[in-house]
Amino acid sequence: MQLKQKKIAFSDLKEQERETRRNIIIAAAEEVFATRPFSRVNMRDIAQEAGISPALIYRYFSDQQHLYVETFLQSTQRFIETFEAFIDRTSEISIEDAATQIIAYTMKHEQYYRLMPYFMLTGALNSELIEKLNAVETAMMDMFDRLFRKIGVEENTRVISQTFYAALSGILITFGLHPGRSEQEVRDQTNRFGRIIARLFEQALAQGKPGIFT
Amino acid sequence: MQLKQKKIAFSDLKEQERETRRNIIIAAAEEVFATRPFSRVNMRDIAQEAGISPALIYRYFSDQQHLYVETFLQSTQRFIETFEAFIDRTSEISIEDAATQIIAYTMKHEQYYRLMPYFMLTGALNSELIEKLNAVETAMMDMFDRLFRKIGVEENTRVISQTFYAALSGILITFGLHPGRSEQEVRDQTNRFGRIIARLFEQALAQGKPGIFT
DNA sequence: TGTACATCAGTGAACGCGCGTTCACTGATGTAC
DNA sequence: TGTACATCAGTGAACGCGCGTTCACTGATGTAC
Repeated sequence: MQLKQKKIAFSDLKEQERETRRNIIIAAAEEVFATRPFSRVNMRDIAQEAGISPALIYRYFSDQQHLYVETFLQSTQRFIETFEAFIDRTSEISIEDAATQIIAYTMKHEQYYRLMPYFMLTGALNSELIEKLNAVETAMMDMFDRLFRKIGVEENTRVISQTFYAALSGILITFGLHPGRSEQEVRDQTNRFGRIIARLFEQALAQGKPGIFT
Repeated sequence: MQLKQKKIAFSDLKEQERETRRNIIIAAAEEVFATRPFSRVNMRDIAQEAGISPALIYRYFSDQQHLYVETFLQSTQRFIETFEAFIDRTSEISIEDAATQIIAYTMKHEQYYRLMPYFMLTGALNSELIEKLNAVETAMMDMFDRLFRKIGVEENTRVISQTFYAALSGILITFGLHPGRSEQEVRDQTNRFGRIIARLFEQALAQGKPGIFT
């Protein structure tokens, strides 16, 4: 019995170490995605960033797509955590503030909107990975639901969340990925239009006409 | 003098023929983009669709990026023409109708939102091509300006156009490129949310509070 | 306590393939004299 | 009118490169007896 316990503890530790190594690779991937345009990212670069040989990645991820999806899930989850903390600690949230927060975070972690369009463009992910992406998207919608409920929305919460999310994404993509503009310009433009979107929602909700969102 | 005129006519004709051949290649590219996910498109496929050898493409386009950009410009221009015709022939336009039109057209010509994110993802187009893309985007904004002015908007037209365009793009990307959903579902969802966006704008403009768009 | 064996992280080099692009060439048409 | 030459659309095959992935191998650590 004693022996058996020790054995389990040992293998647990091993499992944990393995998990840690996996996370190092994911962190390296995030780092690489953050520093160059998507088309210049490859497995060798990620390996180098992680300080290992490319072949080793394949002991932790079955292939490139799995690594990319895992990386995406990780950043999204962190985003959700950050934003939920914001919801919790802020007593009076305006939609404008929320939009500003989301934009700031997203722009700071660009991998986010580099990986997203990638999955959409490639077409044909296998269904296991699609499942995972859908799950994390649902988690994100739940997060928005919490936001709007805290603000006082009682009807059509999910639809409002979806619309808000899509509209903000559009702003981020349209103004954020604009080639040939300075970083500051991009940041200002994105914030400006993000705030306009927020005000559209604020006004519609203040009007008390939730019929708009049906 | 006679001879010279004849000469000009001849070479004009040649130039025209060349132009026609170029357009055949572009049309082939559009066709290929319409039938498969972006990552599966390549020069050989486009050549085959056009009924020529891959090498010949390079007599008409200096490289792949030029062909892709040209293809994108062509579809966008056609979109603009179609939509301006719609603006002209419709006496009472609602923003909702406009959104529906835009969504219908965009979904019917998917190349549109397959090429767009590509340019944004690849990073580093050369400045000549960026120039061209910016020009066509401006033309598109002008189109939206006309729409909103016809509706009766007098202030902040350009900002409204940009916001509307970005928000609708977000809807199209978020709901349109969703993997693992039936085509009909995608269409319904996109239309539904497109209409919500339209109503947000309608309401904001009806309110006569153009301050929202500053 | 020492020896044989298993396990597994880790590596450098090579494999293989897709794909953009180029090369050397053909064949038709037009032009100069 | 006939001949030599230029021009240019068009081609099939090959080049070259990037890059995901695999292979054969090493070295350390743990385990059985």
